[in-house]
Amino acid sequence: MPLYTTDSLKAELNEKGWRLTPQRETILKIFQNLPEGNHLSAEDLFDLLESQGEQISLSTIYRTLKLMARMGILRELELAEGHKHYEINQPYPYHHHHLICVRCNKTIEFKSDAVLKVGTKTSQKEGYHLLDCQLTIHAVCPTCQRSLLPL
Amino acid sequence: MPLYTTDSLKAELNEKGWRLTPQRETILKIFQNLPEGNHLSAEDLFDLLESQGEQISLSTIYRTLKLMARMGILRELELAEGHKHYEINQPYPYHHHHLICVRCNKTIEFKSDAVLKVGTKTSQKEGYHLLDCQLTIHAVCPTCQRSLLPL
DNA sequence: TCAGGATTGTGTATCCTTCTCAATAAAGGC
DNA sequence: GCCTTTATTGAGAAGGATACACAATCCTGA
Ligand SMILES: [Mn+2]
Ligand SMILES: [Mn+2]
Ligand SMILES: [Zn+2]
Ligand SMILES: [Zn+2]
Repeated sequence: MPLYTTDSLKAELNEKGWRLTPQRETILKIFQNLPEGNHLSAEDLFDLLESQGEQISLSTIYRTLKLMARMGILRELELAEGHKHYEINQPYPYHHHHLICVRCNKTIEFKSDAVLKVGTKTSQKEGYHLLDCQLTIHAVCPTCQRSLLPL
Repeated sequence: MPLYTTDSLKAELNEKGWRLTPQRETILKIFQNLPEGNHLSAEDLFDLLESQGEQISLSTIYRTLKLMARMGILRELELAEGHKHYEINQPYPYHHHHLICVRCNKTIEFKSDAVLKVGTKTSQKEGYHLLDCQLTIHAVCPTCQRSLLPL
């Protein structure tokens, strides 16, 4: 999971016969400059771009998010029901995991060298090329434990 | 993450003013008897029940899967694009994780006391009530690394 | 500069999941 | 057991995130 620059992104795309487009470059930059702890859905990204004057179609956004996740540049997260969230995939020691309340979706990030090591070794042992390794803890936060709401 | 019986399921449901129905009991038994390594989607479960002469509506299946996941009885897994898979949520030492090829969805299960410990301690430390803790490794399997297919 | 082919944008299609609501049937008190 | 309350079910319709089709665009390498 290297850190990507415009150049290294172009290089990796071209190597496979693909192309670096302004849209892809823009989207990469958005995620690179996103403060840690922020996670964007496709719509979030669309709105964020619009608010910055950039205009990228939803189709392209969906295609780019999936492409970059498949390349290991972005991580695809299941932080809420019904839609995915994305964040930049950072290497050690910035790599982190998520503790999620299944009721209110409050999310806490935490790091663990031990878990990253397990992920690295397991994929290595099986001959898999590692893209992303994420520990997801589903739980009920203190606030929601007290609430009497159903489910 | 205790092991559930019909009685303990009924007790936990009733405690919250909910009810044990034949449908819920049937679905729990399906997952309890599912061989390790098997994961069912909603449709899989619907078809499996039908093949056994049982008839439970898709609506009820979706509701029950979500309910049991929220209770910590089932684990909700993202093993493929577009739909979720479920399996029984087993405690130590049966608890396990998944290594998934993002190209062909081939899945390998593996165990890790270290990861389970991180999950337990992290949720404890934050005061969260733990439901499920799963390390998901996204990677490319040896076969798909060799293939020249796009993406 | 140019040709070839990957990529984009728009509109449309797909399909997993949730919703609505009348009918049914658990739970608990008697 | 019987009854009341109300959670749950089933059938169909609706919703909504994501994928698709295709003509127009524009990267890339020669
Ligand atoms: Mn994060
Ligand atoms: Mn499994
Ligand atoms: Zn919460
Ligand atoms: Zn594969």
